[in-house]
Amino acid sequence: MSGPDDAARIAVLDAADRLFYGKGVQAVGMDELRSEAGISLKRIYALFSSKDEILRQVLTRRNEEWTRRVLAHASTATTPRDKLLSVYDFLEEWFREDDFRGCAFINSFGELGSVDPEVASFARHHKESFQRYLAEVAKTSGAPDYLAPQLALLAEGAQTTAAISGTADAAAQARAAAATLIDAALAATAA
Amino acid sequence: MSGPDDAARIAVLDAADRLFYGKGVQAVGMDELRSEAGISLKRIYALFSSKDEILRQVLTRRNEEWTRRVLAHASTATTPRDKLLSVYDFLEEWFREDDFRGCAFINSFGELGSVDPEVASFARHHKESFQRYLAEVAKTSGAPDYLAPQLALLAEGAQTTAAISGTADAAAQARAAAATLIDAALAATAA
DNA sequence: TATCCTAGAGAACGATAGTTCTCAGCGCAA
DNA sequence: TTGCGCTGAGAACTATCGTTCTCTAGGATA
Repeated sequence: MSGPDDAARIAVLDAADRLFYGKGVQAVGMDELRSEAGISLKRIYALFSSKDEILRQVLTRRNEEWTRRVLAHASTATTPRDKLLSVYDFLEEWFREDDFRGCAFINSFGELGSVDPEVASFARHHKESFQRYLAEVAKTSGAPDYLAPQLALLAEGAQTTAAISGTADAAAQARAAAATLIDAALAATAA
Repeated sequence: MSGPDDAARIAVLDAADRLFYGKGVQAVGMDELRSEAGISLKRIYALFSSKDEILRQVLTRRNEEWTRRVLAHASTATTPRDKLLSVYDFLEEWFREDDFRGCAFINSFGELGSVDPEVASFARHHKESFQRYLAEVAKTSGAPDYLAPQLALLAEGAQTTAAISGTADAAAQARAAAATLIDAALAATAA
């Protein structure tokens, strides 16, 4: 099941994720990726057809990891309201990490979205799946349909704001705003 | 005051703005810029010291234009509340433009922010000046200080969401959320 | 008219990218 | 021991980039 190929594949993807996320895709050369991964170029090209293919797999993994962390935080909450708010707790934790540099999908979209339709598609699917998740949880809370997109906007805004400002403040601001919006939406439904 | 140099400078900056915004900075070569502007490379390099310098001036103009449009929409509103909401009307108008591709500063930050500190600085200043503007207007409305950053998050989120989804829906969603947050904040103050 | 200055078109240059190729060295089978 | 096949390091190749240089032509001036 797992051989030396898998270990090498993972080493390349780990290194590519670090470098692409940290410096931008185009700013990282294959030689640098080779050094960081400790895998020869020949072997890298035996495992992946191109740099673009590596990027695709990196983005796929990022999406899975992101979803995993969102769900992990949600699992500690009991009410739908707390599940929704736990998203912003996850954001706060993420923003405080040393290597935080914004959302990889937004960054990739800004860098390559207009030139590589596949990157644009990855970003779209990532954001859509997050919106679907919020819509599901919001539905169980009994809130009207308009709530989930509003909460998504706060999360998106917090990510770009945290990245550009270099601070984690946006997470708490987004959380407070989300609480207000959730309560207003639930009150509107109850009425 | 204005000579052939100014006309050429403006032609280069107009072309660079279109191309950089539409395709990304690194995806546009100087030859392509030369063709689009109709100005020879020699003349371009007589007017600008480098491609980076052109990008700096493009971003400076974008910031001014953005501010101008925000203020223009605000001037049609009478109450502070409507002035705040007019931001999202501006966003809706912007999102519907054919060449809309998200916020140029967010895109540039994603592409070059980690490699070119000056680009990161431009993005930071652009976002800060917008936040200051929101804070000023919010203050005249009597709302607590926490309102303006919340409204900024909605605007930021709307921009990235509209860019990635390719629709203008986010503007109206952000506007509705902003109205809820404003009213909640004003009610909290009145109480 | 002869000369000089300017300016444009695009070739040239040096750097760097992604990708492929060469070649030397190692392990293993017979 | 001998030969074979795989692997890794990195040179080579091709393309493209930002920037500079060359060369030509045209217009103004004396």
